Amino acid sequence: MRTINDIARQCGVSKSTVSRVLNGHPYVSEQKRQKVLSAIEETGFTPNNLAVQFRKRKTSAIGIITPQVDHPYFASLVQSLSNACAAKGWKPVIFQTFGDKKRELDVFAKLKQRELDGIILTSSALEAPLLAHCLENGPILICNEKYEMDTTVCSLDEESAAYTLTMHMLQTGKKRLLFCLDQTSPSQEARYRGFLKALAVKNLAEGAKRIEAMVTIEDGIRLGSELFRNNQSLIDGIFAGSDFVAAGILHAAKQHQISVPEKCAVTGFDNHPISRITDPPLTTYDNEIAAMAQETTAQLDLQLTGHSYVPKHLLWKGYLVPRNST
Amino acid sequence: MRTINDIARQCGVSKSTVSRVLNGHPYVSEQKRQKVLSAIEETGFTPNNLAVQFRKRKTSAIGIITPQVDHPYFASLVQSLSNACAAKGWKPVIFQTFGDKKRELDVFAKLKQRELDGIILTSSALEAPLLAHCLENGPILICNEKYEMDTTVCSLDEESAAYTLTMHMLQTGKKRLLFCLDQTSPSQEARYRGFLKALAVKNLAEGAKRIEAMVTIEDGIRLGSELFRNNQSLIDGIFAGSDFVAAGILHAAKQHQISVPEKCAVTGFDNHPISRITDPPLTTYDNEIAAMAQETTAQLDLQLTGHSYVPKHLLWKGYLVPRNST
DNA sequence: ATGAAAGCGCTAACAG
DNA sequence: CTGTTAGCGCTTTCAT
Repeated sequence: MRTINDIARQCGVSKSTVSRVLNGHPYVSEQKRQKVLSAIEETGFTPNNLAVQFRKRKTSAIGIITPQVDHPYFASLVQSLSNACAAKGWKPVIFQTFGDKKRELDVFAKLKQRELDGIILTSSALEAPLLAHCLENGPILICNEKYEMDTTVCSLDEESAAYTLTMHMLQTGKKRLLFCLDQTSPSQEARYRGFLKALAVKNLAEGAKRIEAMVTIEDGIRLGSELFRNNQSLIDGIFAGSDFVAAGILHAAKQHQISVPEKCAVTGFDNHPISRITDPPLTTYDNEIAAMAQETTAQLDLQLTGHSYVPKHLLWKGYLVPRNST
Repeated sequence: MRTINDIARQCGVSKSTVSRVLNGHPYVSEQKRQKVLSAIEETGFTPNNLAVQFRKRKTSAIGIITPQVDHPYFASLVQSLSNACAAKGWKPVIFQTFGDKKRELDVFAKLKQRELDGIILTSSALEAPLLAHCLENGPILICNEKYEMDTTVCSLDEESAAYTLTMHMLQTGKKRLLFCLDQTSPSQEARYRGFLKALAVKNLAEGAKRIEAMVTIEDGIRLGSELFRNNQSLIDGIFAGSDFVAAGILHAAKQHQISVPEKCAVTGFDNHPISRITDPPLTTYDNEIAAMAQETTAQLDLQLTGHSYVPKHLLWKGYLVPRNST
């Protein structure tokens, strides 16, 4: 493999000079610069990035941690984040943890060792104190999940979103609502708080039911089948937590000839395209994921360039998308 | 930051010894090994990976190149591939190109510079000769797309899959079929060949129609609306190319009161969960993505460990999932 | 079994 | 403007 030395020799200059032109330094005579440039061109030389990174202690790589990529919400979030990073000239590197603590810690370790210049965490499997401790490894911002940490956290106002959706169902006269979470997490709990808050307004907080681990279409089908089996479910409204789960529920409803929304209303979350084509079309909630992703990288940029950075807790409000499932 | 020197000094040994225990070498006295180990433990020392990688010219990182992650098919493929890599003890690093040549070339450059030990390419934006040239950078295997290259390529037998699906439609008496591709690529063309082959058997190859750039639910809705607008479409069967596109078409069909499959049959591709809940449920094709992903990494392993490696062209056959849309 | 020494390829003072 | 020098943190001969 060709090195900086080779082309230095070839051009009759020192390797510092080559390094200088490589790094766009001033103070290199135009003549030598051209000579070096053409030698590089001619030989097809590429600097050894591993050496450069090692030397500079810097990679411009940003890690994006996500539970998994094959999940409609995280896929779109990760994509927005990647694009925002690329736009800043960083290299986004996606890491999937599958909820595994060790994998997550491995990524944080990379930050400590400067394999990564920063990390954007969309969701963590670690318990709060441990995560708080990891934050000391370097710039770790949180995008999506709402952790109470001493770092910048950008998240959706899930409480308000859930309140809005729930209130919307309640106003159509529904009284016995079921709330689905995918997994327990601060955001999901915030959502649940919003749900309860709406119920409380109508004095219905007593009857609140919740069910966890609902994430896929299949989960929705399963839940719906169980609920609607005897056509005498006590539930008359379901807060599904994701459009996919809601789509599964709607499917089960149709199979069991439960009319939606008359007999049972259903709301989704995320405003994924699937919500347009369910029968009936799904009432859902649209969040400004792209805006949140962009702001997260903007904040990371501030932190990386180091001027006067202070952690912020930012919240995004989305909007209700009313359709015919309510 | 702590280095290997620090703990060498602390233990009163040379840094070579520390390096040896770090790398699990033999020939280190049990006594010193323990001493070093406990010093590492105590100080929380982690070797600087950038330095290690630089020195060893090896990162154990495998790049996975994909057009984008927010796409049901690629998301699931990437996930399978990631898992398979992780199972081998490698670090899967996902790169999205968004069909951009430069981004793709950037990743190949990382291979040349040993930032990556290998690459798994799911789809390329480069023209064949250029891609062929890139293959010389190091181990680049192809998983999914069917390029005629001098490297291992694992792909689905799209031609046979399309033939099966098409034949299936034809056997129900359909005659005027429309074929949708997402983008032109060898695999997609192979699919189209299978489609034509089936038509030819029935002497219907003349009337074959194809349309490109169909990838999302929305694309499907748009296409369906156009086709069904006057309720007098000449098309009586649609080969949709993906379950999402098919779902959009089915939605449009219902809106325009076109009965499926009577008036127009529709087939999907991928057997994504969404295919279960469309109305009617979607006839689709299930491919063994996970198996293909696993074999790809197994082949990469062979190549990386270097014993007697020869490029192979492997093909996976899936199976028809007949449902009520045909 | 272990230490000394020689780099990996590159950058960054420092001294002209 | 440019070359010399001194490493970055680690691995790996090569002696011992």
